[in-house]
Amino acid sequence: MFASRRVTRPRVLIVEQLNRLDAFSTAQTVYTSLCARGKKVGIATIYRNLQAMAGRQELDTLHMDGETFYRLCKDRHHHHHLVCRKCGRTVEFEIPGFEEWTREGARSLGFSEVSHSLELFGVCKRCRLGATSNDSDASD
Amino acid sequence: MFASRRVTRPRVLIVEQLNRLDAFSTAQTVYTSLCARGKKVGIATIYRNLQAMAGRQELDTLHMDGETFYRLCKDRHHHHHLVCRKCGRTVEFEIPGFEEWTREGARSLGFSEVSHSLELFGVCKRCRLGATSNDSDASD
DNA sequence: CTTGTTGCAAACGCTTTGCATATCA
DNA sequence: TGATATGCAAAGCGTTTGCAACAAG
Repeated sequence: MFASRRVTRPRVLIVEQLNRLDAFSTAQTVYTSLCARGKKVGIATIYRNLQAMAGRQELDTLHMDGETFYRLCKDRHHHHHLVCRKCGRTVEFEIPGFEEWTREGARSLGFSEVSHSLELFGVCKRCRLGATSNDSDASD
Repeated sequence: MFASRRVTRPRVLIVEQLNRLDAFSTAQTVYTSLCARGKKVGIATIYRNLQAMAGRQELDTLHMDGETFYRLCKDRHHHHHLVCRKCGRTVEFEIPGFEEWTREGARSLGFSEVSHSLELFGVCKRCRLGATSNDSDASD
């Protein structure tokens, strides 16, 4: 699925919307915000594309409450996220040596093929000071 | 919901089954394994009770692929899990000072009310050497 | 033209809920 | 007995899929 990467209208819109949102967003959010701008794209198409892009490492993903959040990748190398619980705004960070540290510790406990998931959640300054929801977006 | 904590047959069975499984398990797994032992308990009851127990910190929870996994708490204080991807067997561990470290780092980035989620996944020795799925269980 | 994509609607899998019935204390 | 918990089946929610129509190259 999605082997050829054609440039279609829906794809352009999805990427553009991800850019506007600039925060971890669900497929539904992308869909809704596109609708709000009068751009019609089938929700299935959005799910399919977000999934495919994530598979190609073009998007970062995050799981919360059984929902998948996507965001355009900023950083190429392995990193973690500090995500605002209110608006989804995100800061990326890395912990040098963390990967090796976990692998090592796990191995000493008899585990192999180790992977890890680390996410930090909090409330960003802007949200703490007033704003309640996602901002971004503006012109067309 | 569940304010009184009555000792009912379903509850006894659920806790007993969690003990037998001794690995992170989903509501469905608990249900299925109870069925396998000929113990009939409604799936809704299982969901309700696991949820309530987790709310009372009697169970640890873990989220993966949009499913919630539960396991009897072994350790009272804050800790993380190293979970076997194949059988769900788990090792608990803690990282001294990790909590403070994350809070501090996040604060320096303008975030407050920081929480974190860290899980390690791997394949345990037993699974690597042959066994493919959950074992446990035996007599009645 | 040909093949990859889309959009719709129906299907899915996990979880939750409404409500009449059964049960603990 | 009376409040609480259970079980069933239906609903909910996010996500996926089948398939005919469509559009990019």
